Amino acid sequence: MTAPNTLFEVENERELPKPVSVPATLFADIVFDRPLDHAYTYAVPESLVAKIGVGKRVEVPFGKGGKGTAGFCVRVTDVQPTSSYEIKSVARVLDDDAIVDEHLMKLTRWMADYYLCGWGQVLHAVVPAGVRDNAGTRVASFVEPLPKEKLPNPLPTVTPQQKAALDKLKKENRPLEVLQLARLAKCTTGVVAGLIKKGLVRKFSERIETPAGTPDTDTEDQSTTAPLAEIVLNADQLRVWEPLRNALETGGYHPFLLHGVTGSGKTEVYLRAIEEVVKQGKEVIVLVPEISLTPQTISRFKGRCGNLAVLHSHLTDAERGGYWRRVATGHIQVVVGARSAVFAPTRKLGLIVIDEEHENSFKQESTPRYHARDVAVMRARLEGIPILMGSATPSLESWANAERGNYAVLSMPNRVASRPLPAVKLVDLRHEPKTPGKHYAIGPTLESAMRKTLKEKGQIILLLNRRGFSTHVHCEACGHVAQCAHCDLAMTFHRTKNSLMCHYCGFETAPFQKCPACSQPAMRYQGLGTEKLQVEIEEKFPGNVCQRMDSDTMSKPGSHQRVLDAFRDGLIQILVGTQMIAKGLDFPNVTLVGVVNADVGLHLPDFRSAERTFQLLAQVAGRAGRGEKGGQVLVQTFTPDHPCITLASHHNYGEFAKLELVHRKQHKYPPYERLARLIVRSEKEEAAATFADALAGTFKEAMKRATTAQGQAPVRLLGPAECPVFRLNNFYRFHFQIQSDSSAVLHEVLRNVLTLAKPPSGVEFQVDIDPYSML
DNA sequence: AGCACGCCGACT
DNA sequence: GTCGGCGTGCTC
Repeated sequence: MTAPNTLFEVENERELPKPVSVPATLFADIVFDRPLDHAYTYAVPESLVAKIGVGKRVEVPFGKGGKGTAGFCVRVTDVQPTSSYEIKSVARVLDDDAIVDEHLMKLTRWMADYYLCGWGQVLHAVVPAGVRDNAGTRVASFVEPLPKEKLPNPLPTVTPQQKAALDKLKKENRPLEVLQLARLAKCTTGVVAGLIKKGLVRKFSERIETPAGTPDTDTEDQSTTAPLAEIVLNADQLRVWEPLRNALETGGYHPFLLHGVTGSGKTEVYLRAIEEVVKQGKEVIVLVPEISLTPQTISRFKGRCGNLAVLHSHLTDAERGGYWRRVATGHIQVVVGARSAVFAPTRKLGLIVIDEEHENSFKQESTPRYHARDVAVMRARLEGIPILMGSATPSLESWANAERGNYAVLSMPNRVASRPLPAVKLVDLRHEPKTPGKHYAIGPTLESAMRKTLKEKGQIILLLNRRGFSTHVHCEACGHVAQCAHCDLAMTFHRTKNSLMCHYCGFETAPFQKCPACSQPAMRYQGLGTEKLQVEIEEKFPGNVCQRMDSDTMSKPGSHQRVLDAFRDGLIQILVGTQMIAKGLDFPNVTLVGVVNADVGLHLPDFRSAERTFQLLAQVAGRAGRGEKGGQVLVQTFTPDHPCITLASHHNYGEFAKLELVHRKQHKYPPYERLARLIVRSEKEEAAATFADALAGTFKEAMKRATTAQGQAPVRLLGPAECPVFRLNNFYRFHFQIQSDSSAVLHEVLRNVLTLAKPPSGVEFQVDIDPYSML
């Protein structure tokens, strides 16, 4: 009899759309960590009216099964939603206090709109896991003595042990944990339980922090560092300090681009600004690239700026949660950290500082694909505060913003103590004499400069932006190239690990003696990485200590510090490394910087490759000549006439920016036009290709529907095309580039595409606004 | 994203 | 004739 019954119910439902029948006076809008574009309204039951609130997490029934799902409350209203659907009720409120305040609410909302993902996804990414699951805290049971008037009458009799415990508790004159009291009174918890039962003490529960959730907050006393007055600003620093101080005094949104050459003392300017803001009783967020979070940098902040939180990548969830709570409760004045520190839950934010503003690591490469610099600028706008972005080689985006008058430029063209920028000499590798039968990475010119430096007791930094030993492994018999099993990429041989590695997906395999394709023992290991360079140096400069610094040797916490300390102490003469050594290092005894191959990365299929090369060269050159001994830079290159190399050798940022901007304008690339990238990927090549082709049609439709603009700013669509790395992690990938000079139009078109296109199963697509990686 | 509902192939 | 494939569409 099930069939007629089912039929009847279905009929019934169709005729009578379910009325809203939840007797509620309060409603809450909830967003989830899912790619959904709107919030869902729930009724707040009477019992939760006092607990609900914007910025708290809740558990609600969601989806077909009505499964309990965690979400963020983003709005509370007493207006009954005018809808025909059934309204479910909030099951639980998960937080006692809002974990996201009004400012962060607005900021994350903007991010969801701008980066085209769910608000709930943004909130999920912004709040650290340790905060969500209350890591580093626990609920503890406390007992406290009751005041006389609350004691039972007549007083119950107590056992001697109970009497002792009660006396102990009274003596402490503060709530004690049940276990604590038992330990102090040398009794069991049963004794305490007896006291509770007899009504002589009050028991209550409270969430407290465990030691794991109590990170250091570096309350170093101020006397350890030089008092403010002793640090005298030079002329450049004073000049930029003036407008900065004005802005800090008056408050309000003031974006500054601090363009100071390497060694011009930008950090001192940051510190001044930070001190000023802390003095006003406000807080500061300092964003630095992950790799710059060195103890060297950190120690400069310590003692100068109140309670400091350093958010580095090796923190546990509990420590991260501890910092979040401390920031939120106003116990920390300065937060230093990478990308995600831009979301620090400060109470009265007074300033945001971004060091190395041009760094690509500020861009997050997973949803939400935000750029911390851009988010920071938006946060500064929303909160009406100054923001200070510093770099020796500003991003062209920021430079263009400065030229348009959106940012005020603060310029520091000179190094401190009138030290000159180091002389940069280009070594043309095409004309460099070769050692017969040998492939040396270090040519005669660089080699003799290194010998001279070592003789004069100077130290050397060598940059090679490639990890591993051999970057290319192929068979001489049949030409087979060792490729990653999951990507279209050549494997790099790592000698220390004795394995072949894919630098993109992490795939690792044993090196082979015989060619896997033709079985001939003819595998050739070619191409230069930092490991091989280190071997060459040890061979050429015996008796000197050469240390390699790249992500292979620096993975353990503290390894960074150890190497840099040893380098400072002169225990290491030659430091070899990837871009990791290019930034921020300040060693006065480094008199020679060598760039082994400036052309690495210059010819990548990416419109930013010239900018990146210029930045890297300019930054690494800045490591030389920071002391009284001066310094020089040698740059080995096959393309000494390429403008980005020539201009970097002349420390000429202005000219480079001018030239590159012309190029960007011609090709309609950022910062002149807005760029988005859409990636279609599938493990089935055919499926990806088919859907990518179909998407081209969807785009046309989406553009037709876009109505935003005054006179319709054009949107250009490039693609579909195979991504430069076609197969990555077993996914075949196609991409589109979408350009427009109107961000609004670009966004509307993409939003339309997102609603119109539904990828078949096994195919997914991702939208990347303002992409940084084009591979 | 998950998850349920729904309509077509190889098994008890 | 049923179990289960994953295509489709919705979630307050």
